[in-house]
Amino acid sequence: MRKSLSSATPVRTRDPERTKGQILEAALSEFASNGFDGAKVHQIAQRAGCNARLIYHYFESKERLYTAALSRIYSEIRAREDELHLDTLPPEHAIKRLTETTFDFFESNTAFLAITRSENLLGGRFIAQVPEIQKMSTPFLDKISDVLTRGHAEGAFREGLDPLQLYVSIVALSAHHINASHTLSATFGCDVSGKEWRQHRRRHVVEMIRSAVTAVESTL
Amino acid sequence: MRKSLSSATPVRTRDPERTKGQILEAALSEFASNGFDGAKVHQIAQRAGCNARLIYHYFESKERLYTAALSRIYSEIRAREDELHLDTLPPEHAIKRLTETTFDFFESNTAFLAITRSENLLGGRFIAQVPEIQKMSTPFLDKISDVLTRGHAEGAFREGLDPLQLYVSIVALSAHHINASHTLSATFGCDVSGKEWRQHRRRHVVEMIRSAVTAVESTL
DNA sequence: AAAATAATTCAATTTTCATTTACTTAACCG
DNA sequence: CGGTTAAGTAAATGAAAATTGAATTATTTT
Repeated sequence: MRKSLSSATPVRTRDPERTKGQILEAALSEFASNGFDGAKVHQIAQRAGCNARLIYHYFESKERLYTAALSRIYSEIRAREDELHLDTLPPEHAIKRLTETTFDFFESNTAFLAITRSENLLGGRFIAQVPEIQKMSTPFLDKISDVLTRGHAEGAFREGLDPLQLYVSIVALSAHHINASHTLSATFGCDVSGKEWRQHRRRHVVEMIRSAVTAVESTL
Repeated sequence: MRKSLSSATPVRTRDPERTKGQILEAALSEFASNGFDGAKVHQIAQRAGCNARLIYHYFESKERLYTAALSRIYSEIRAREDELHLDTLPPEHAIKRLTETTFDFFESNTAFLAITRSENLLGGRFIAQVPEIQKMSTPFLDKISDVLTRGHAEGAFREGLDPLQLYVSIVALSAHHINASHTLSATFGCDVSGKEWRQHRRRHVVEMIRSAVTAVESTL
């Protein structure tokens, strides 16, 4: 019934690790550019340079592949947080550095925001299954909290700053123009993805965070 | 060949305007909750309480329906901007009001951010076709610019503030926790959609924008 | 009131796409 | 080496979903 596979078939050298890796890479960029529903399994296979069947061989389903991509992305951001070493810097520098590296991370790691967006569109269907997510938050927020406390002790920072609110703000200010680049560009008739615009924005964001934490002369 | 339609069929009262409206409403919420690829035409029809064929009758295709939904959403935000009347308020109040109403708008108009997110995921494929988009930006930015100029003239605001950067920041701070509610909640182990969290955030955002525009004692 | 128009329905048709079946063969293991 | 395992391939399957065909009838027009 089925045509015998002729010897003319181009043969792929066997290498499970490489194949798995290529699939994950391809999945990452496909899910990033098209979201979960928009991404096509065959397209991912093609980009990985392998047969679509292999995706099922190694990842079982589109959903699992997506979850794997999600995990990968969160490992990266976690690694970045570990490298920050906020505790070794004077408070003002620590906050500046946190802001700048966050801003730069989103700019260079385009997949993070894109996949995150897709996951939020899905209503967070898969995020809970990502092991990396569990152990992230608290230690990192504690580090920020330490910086804020130090800064206030020195009289440089204002009192009662909330580390979570502050960090969410840093992320928001650094991410929104990337997340919404197309609609923003269309709305304001400028190219917010352009190099100059982004440099301009970077300065604005850094200054904004600085002024949010800096103590003001007593306004009594 | 085809079975004659029996008289037992429940008959829908004919009313093109109502039907069109219901379809658009349904489309809005379907596209908002599932994005373009995730939304299903039959589901939209069902929610609109009509036959799926009517969607093609009135809107020609899924893509056109999506574009119509996009237009609708942008009309709303445009209308809101017109109602702000920033010019009648003292500068500090104007900025505060702009911040608060932006924040509140996103919270109550959940469809706007959701559809915007979908459109950005699609790489801005349709936004250019939306007529409402063309005439938005500049007049509104001019109004903000006026407020900033007035504020600086009074000595209340700092010099050289960029209206576009400021407005993008207001939007970013007001939108990010909604756009990314699921991943943020998972990451930080708290419910950023909860009422208290949002109220807390609102205060934080307002204060942040205030401190960004307020003039500081000369740091010479 | 007859004819024309267009709103509406049901059931195809067609497309797209995730997933599977059935097979082939390279690489490893004794 | 011979045999087993698992990596890989091509093509089919089947379900979901977009789109269309063709008939029906409410409403409007003349």
